[in-house]
Amino acid sequence: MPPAPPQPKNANSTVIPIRAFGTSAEPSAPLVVSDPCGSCHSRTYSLCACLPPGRLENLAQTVTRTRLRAHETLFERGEKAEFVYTVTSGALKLYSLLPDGRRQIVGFPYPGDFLNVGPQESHLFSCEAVTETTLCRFTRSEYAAFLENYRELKQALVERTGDELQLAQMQMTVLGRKTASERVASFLLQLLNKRSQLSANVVHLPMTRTDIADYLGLTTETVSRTFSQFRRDGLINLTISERVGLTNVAALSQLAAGLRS
Amino acid sequence: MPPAPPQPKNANSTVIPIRAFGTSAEPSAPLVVSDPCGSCHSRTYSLCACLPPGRLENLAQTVTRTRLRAHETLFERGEKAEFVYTVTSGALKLYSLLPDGRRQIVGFPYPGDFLNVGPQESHLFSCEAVTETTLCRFTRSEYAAFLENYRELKQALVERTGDELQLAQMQMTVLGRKTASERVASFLLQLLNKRSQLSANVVHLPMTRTDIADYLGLTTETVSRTFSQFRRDGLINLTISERVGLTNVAALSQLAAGLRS
DNA sequence: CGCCCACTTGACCACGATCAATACCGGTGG
DNA sequence: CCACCGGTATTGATCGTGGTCAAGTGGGCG
Repeated sequence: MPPAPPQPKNANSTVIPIRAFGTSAEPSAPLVVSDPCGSCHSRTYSLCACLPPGRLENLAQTVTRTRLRAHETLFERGEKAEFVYTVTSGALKLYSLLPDGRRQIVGFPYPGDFLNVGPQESHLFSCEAVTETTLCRFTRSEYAAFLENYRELKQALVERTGDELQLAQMQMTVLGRKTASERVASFLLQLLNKRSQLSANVVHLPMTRTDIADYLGLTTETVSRTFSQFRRDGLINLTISERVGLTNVAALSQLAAGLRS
Repeated sequence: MPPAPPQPKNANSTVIPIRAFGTSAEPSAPLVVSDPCGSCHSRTYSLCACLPPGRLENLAQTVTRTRLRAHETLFERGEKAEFVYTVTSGALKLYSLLPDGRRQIVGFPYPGDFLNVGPQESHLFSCEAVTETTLCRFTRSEYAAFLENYRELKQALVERTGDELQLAQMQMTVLGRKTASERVASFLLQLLNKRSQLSANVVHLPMTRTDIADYLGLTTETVSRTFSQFRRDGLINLTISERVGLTNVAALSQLAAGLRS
């Protein structure tokens, strides 16, 4: 099988999905690592963090570490859900598509995040890589067995899923009730609170403006205009399009909270 | 302590919250029922459904069955979260408020639904009764102990929370990307798929138009107009404002799915 | 160097919000 | 019985935020 062709850069609906895993294509060969968990950068804040070192080794026996290049598809809506994943580096986007191409990104899984599926058989959302991304992959059945054997892991999963739920509910408030600038401010602060930020008050935006728009229920143009407005107002410092300095976090927080200004 | 005063009917931001539980007020006395679980109408589809009868009795020992009248508050954002609940009849609304009064309802917990809280100490959302509602109340610590002792209960909780998460993510798509009529159609179909419906294709709307609007990210006026439009188009049959007959479910489904018409 | 794409900016438009008036419904009391 | 009242729902007129359409800019990569 030839290596995967260079994937189209276009993030819109015309993208030809490139299967990363599955029955028919395997463009990214699994990485072979002798001690995957020992060298894992996100071990301390992923679900695995709850396991003592000895048990971590058992987990390591069933994991497949793997890599996606930017814009590669991890899975698509409707596909049978065979695996669960932990993100170890890079970033993904999880989204749904309406028949006419409208897209809603429901999350950007970052290192340490766990990609679960509900009890049902198939994926309700599609997922692709924003940037080059590495993941730990487990079969659902093997992972389920672990959950049965290691209570602390199951407990961690319960807590994390509950957290995710509340995050999603807070995002519902963003989407249902906030103005464009409040949404963008909320988004910037949300990124600021992630582990993987460059330095204090500087946020890295690996995703495109279209991705941000599809996450916030806006259009690219509105996102772009809002960034420009923030810059004019001295709230942010935007030199490259993928790096934002938050120069007035207090004002951004006020905006994000919905305190009219 | 005098009995609770008649609560204001107004569901807007000027409502004086009436504490149902907590340190300072107890307007609704706990109901004393000899065999609460045995007579529970939602037992078959609530979390408890996973427990065999014998273990159900253990659960029954720690439960406090209780009742809220319409518009009574169960808890408010920021309050310490002492309890978890299962709804057994009626309906609640779970919502967040922005400082200027904008409100987003993130869910209408119905009979069988479980009101959990994340790992953190206090509530992130407020919750009040839409109609007269009965609940089973457990202290968090007692419930946590149950979860440790009964694996099947913990497993059921994991699955249910995962389901809720996916539901919330689908609602993000509604809020971020759907038009007003698509939102209303989605909402009606969502209610149609609940257990507690009157008869085939007739949906009961216990909540006000304002509640529906705050759930869908719209205004009362837009919700009302959309209902009227649906009636003119022969999609629904609306005689009383709280009862809707869905006369063309197929067309509503198309609308809800986002197939432009 | 030049192409491609993402981003930015501008002009105009439309969907749903806002403001306002009226209809409706249940409850209460004369 | 009807008049009145408070709260909710409906309908109409107008407005504004953010979407749409279009043109221009700029960076990365072959």
